[in-house]
Amino acid sequence: MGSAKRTVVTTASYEARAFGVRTGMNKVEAKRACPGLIFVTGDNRKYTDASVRIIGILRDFSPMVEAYSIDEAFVDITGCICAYGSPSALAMAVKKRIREELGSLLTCSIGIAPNKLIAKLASDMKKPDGLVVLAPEEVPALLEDLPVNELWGIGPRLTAHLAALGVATCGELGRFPASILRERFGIIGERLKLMGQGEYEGGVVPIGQEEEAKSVGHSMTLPVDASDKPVIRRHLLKLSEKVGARAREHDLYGRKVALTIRYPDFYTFSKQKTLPAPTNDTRAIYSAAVGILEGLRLKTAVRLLGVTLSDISKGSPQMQLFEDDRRRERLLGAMDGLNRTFGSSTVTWAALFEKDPWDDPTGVISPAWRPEGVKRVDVR
DNA sequence: TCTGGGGTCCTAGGACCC
DNA sequence: TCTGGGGTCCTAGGACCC
Repeated sequence: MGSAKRTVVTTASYEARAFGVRTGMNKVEAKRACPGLIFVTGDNRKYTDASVRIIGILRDFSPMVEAYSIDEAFVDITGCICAYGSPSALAMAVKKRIREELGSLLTCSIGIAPNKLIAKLASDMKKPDGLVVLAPEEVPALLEDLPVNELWGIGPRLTAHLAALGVATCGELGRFPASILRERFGIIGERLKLMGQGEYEGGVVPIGQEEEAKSVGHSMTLPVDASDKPVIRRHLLKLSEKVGARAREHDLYGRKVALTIRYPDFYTFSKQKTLPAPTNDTRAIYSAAVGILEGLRLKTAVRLLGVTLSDISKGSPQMQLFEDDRRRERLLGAMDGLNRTFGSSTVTWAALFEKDPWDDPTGVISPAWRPEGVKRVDVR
């Protein structure tokens, strides 16, 4: 779990899972499920390092490696099976390399199948340290009685809606009339039917060929609920600086700024604002966020704050017309350089100069995380 | 002793324009 | 003498993922 006071279970050991401990539980729930539970604070540096090493190993086997999350990758092995004789021989070789190089830290489970949807299913069928190979002709029998919620992309809501239509299994989903699915679920409906049949169109998107990020954001649950405007603004400046720094690092400019607020009752909403021109300037992001805040009448204290930059484009949007803008850009560039070299708060804004005693709990790793590029959120 | 944080995609409704 | 229709942009919210 995270280091902050307000945190959740990131993942649980198989022993703890046997007691019903689940990802996302708070400490109290987890302890109730398993009184003897031992909490361990995550070490994200360790996990990202291991992730990078494993992706490196995978890339020795195939250039077509998609880093899906910190602990999952898709590999298209279509072109490299021959060298190993069979898919399972290749998988064994991958597992051997990982065992040799990271065996003291972790093992891996591998699923081999005709597409990403079924491969994901296969990799979840046997854990830990599993290997499941599904040939195309085996897929229909597997899916026939499989509950729809076990498919990647069908969550609790879709499961409930499908149940209302009398659809519980993938087999039923695959036979259900497309017209009704289309009417009920829109464009997703057509894909749902195909998924029920085990068909999936998305291919492996190798590292380096991903689309540019569409948004860059940071949010934080405050250590203590805040209703004081200056306190809220200070948090917003901190978040704006994180967003701006990450956007500038990758030469991304955004034209929309969104402010997200969560109340103590967990009601969460966001408001966004379109800027006259794309930016990645901390102060422009901050003033937009504050502008939205000032237009709000807060009903209660605030539990969580978030700042997101979106409508992103790559590269400077226009020539800097004014000397002020050029100076500002050089200032930000210099600050970013110092912070990269000497650590993330070497140089900061005067408003943040009083450092919070409980500031900067170690972040939790997200699935959008990547070993390189803008989604490599700095975890210190 | 209450419930994290990073994303993507889709939809629906309203403003505005021709 | 009664109010079309298509397109774009913008915003908010929800579902999903790890």
